Amino acid sequence: MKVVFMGTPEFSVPCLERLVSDGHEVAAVYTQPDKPKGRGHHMMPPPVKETALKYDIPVYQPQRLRNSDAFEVLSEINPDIIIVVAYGQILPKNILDIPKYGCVNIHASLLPKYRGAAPIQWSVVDGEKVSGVTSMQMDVGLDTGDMLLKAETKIGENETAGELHDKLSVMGAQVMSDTIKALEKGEITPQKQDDSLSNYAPMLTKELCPIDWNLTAAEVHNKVRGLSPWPGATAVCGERLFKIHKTILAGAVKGSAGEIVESGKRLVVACGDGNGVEIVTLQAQGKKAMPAADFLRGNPIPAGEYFK
RNA sequence: CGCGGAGUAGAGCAGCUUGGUAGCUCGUCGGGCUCAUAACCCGGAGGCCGUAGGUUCAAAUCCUACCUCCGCAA
Repeated sequence: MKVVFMGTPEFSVPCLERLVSDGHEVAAVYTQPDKPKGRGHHMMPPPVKETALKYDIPVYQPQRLRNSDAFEVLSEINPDIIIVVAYGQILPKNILDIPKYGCVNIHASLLPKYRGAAPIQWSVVDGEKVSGVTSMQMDVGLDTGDMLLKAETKIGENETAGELHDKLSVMGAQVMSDTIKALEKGEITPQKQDDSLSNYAPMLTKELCPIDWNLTAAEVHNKVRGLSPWPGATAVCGERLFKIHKTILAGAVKGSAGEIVESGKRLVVACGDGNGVEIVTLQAQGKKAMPAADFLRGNPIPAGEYFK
């Protein structure tokens, strides 16, 4: 098949790789423009661009698909299908209508749940037990198109968004590959999404990062997992800001919300429901992430101190 | 040239302001105590103090350049 691929972050890369290894003709790749990123604000190409260049695939990076010559370019290419994986832009209707098989999106949730930009993270933050990948026939809405194929996976009790991301990224490539094959053979019956079951997973913001220790231990734990490795749940102790990377549930403890009830071999903090979380890995500003026990060796915190 | 922090023993840190013997907690090794232990006591090993220059009688410490890592911001 002649295909155009649209995607931007790391998550999209396995899909693009799979298109190539499946033998499809990838006629063009659309991705977000290079942006100043990282320390020093150097211009950094998105991961998908680097992958595309590796295979000598032409790369287009319009600021806005609308207002660009994308429609003309894509009409000229005349692909059989457009695959969209975490591209970061809404496709206008005139583009959606170009390919014979339409535009197919790979979304990292079990639709109709967790439509939007950060489905993986929100699934973990909400303490979901299962997640997955859904392919859909795109329409003009945001992740509202008819569903084609799904694949499910369990979310482990201590699994982080980063770990789930990597898993779903690989699964996504498989679902995409299967979807294309099935579409070619006309074996798929698109299935409408039940809007009443849907919810929205917006982009993460820094306002989400500070941990509210009045929440239950499970909620705190889920938040830490869901925001790991980025942007990272944060907590303040004394004057210092910490990123909390990894926790495990510690069961019932004696102490009020935010109180450090154990500080030695383990670092345990009380939460609002009388249960505690053990902080396994944390990171102080300017330092690398490290096991809590290592941190405490050089930075003793007496039990009874509070995280705010 | 976006702002800022940090490189010292296997790990985490102190020492730098005011140059002059390399320190702490933990781990590790050996020994002791104990019914026993991740507990306690005694002892040992382990360092090019990120790299390269400079100043100095003398540099972990002061100066310059570079490398690496990280936080903010995106």
